[in-house]
Amino acid sequence: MTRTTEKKKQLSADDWIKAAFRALSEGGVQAIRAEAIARELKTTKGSFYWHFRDVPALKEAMLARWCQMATEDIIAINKEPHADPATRLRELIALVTDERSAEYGGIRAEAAIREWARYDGKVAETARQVDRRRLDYLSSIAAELGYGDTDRRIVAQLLYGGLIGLEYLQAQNLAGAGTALQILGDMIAAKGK
Amino acid sequence: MTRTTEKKKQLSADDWIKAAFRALSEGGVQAIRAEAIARELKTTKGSFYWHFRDVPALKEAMLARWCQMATEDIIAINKEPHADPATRLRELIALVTDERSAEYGGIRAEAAIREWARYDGKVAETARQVDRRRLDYLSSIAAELGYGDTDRRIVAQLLYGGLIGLEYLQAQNLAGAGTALQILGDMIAAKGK
DNA sequence: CCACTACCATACGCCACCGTATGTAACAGT
DNA sequence: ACTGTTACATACGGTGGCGTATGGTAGTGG
Repeated sequence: MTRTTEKKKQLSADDWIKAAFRALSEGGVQAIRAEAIARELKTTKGSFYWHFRDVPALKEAMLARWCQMATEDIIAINKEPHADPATRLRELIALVTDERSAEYGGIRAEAAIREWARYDGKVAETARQVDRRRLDYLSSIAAELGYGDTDRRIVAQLLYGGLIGLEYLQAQNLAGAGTALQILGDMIAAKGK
Repeated sequence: MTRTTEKKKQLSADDWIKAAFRALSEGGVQAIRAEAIARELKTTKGSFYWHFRDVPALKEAMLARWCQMATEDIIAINKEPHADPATRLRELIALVTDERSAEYGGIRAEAAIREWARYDGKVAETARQVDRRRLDYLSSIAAELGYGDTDRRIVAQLLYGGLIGLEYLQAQNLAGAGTALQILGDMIAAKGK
């Protein structure tokens, strides 16, 4: 069962998308290149241009896939509404932080997409949708914690912004994994009256 | 006094570095290209390869320049130690947030450098130094506010991480300019016993 | 007036990547 | 066995950026 030698001969568009997310995570947007990914998949451009019209089409597919995953995350959280809003908060943080979607690059892909969004309006728009959903959900939790209409948006911004920044500090080995964010969550939950 | 037509005919390495920071801010690391910046400066590659050995040399110079500016920021803050630690905190936040160094791309350049650091170990090392200095300074303020040895590092991480994340949210028009961070600062200053 | 240097322009070869055109092996259905 | 489709492989022309080589010009010292 030597998967490296045998494996499967046929590739799917999904295989390309996954490989492209790996490239994105490791080398940023500029690493999404047809021939480079083809080498990684031990195939040629012929396969790529069979599954995709061109490179922008691959990027579109990646964006759609990421947006879909991010949306499903929120839906999954909403399907299991625990009574305790603090528990929900911790679950959401864990969900965004964990390596569940490592197949698509995990956290590093998130950071790369945020970077990508800075230079591509279409990507920025998609990221805005995802970010807005997450902020809205965090805001609803803040409301359950007793925050007012104006404060709960600030709380959501602090939590989500803190998550983003602390992920960077964690990647730089300048912060421990999630401890600071947990403390922020505790502060927010405690002050929530 | 039409500066666009007359201006000065001779370019310096500094002009190239400034233009490169502009390109970095607008297009990311991949936008740091000799010929593209030459077009922006209305000159040719000949000028570039006179002032720099190659493109990596330009990037090195940019990195050194940024590191130097960031270090001077901290030194300037330390030179004028106001009695009130909360005032110092607000000044530091304002200093990192404001457009003082807009000549070198300002905040957008900071974000681009953090992105750049993800794919270049040398850049990551320099960014780590800068981030560590800023975290240390924030940590010292937290100590003055009455936080213990363990908590003050967490406080610094929350403030700096929050700054990074909220800058992104602000760029996406998902957060107001600095209000959330001010509230976080107030929370931290209040809880500091 | 001349030589010399600093600074820039132009032209060139190189390479990586893009997208297309075309070949080709495997397999399916009839 | 013949044909068609699927899923690639290969070869090609085109573009854009890199770095070099070389030519040109403007200013300066002698």
